[in-house]
Amino acid sequence: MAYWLFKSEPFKWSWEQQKAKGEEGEEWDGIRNYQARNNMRQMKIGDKAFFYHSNEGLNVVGIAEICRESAPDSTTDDPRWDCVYIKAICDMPNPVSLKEVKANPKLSDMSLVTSMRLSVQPVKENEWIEVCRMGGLDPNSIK
DNA sequence: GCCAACGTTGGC
DNA sequence: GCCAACGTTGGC
Repeated sequence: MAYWLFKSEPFKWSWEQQKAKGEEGEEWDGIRNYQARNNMRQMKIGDKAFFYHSNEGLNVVGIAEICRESAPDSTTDDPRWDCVYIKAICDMPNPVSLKEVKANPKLSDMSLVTSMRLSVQPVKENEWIEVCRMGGLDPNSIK
């Protein structure tokens, strides 16, 4: 299984809104960046992802799961843009801030630090485990 | 609200 | 195919 991170500005699409969608999930549309799109194309159903609030909060606030693999983005006719669907799985008991991520030497290589502007990022397994630990979540308990 | 970083566009 | 101009993202 692979791990990912999705960024969202909470006033555009928040974790609260994502959770309200429940099992149905939501199309992660509007991505117009090749690297982000390429990451989404590699996602498989069941992959887990961090949900990160940018601009406001600057926290990893929850865990989501890919519930539909990459398909054409319904918000554009431009065939270049695909996207996945994600659904909320659980809250991060203690949201992990960007500041904490930056301060943790184990996470110095994380995309959140090195590729600040990339909105859909891959997360390495050791980074996944570390951020879960910081957030007070046992990675093995995530269903 | 500012501005640095960086991705994209378009003229040549 | 280069690169300057421009637009957007996102931390501060």
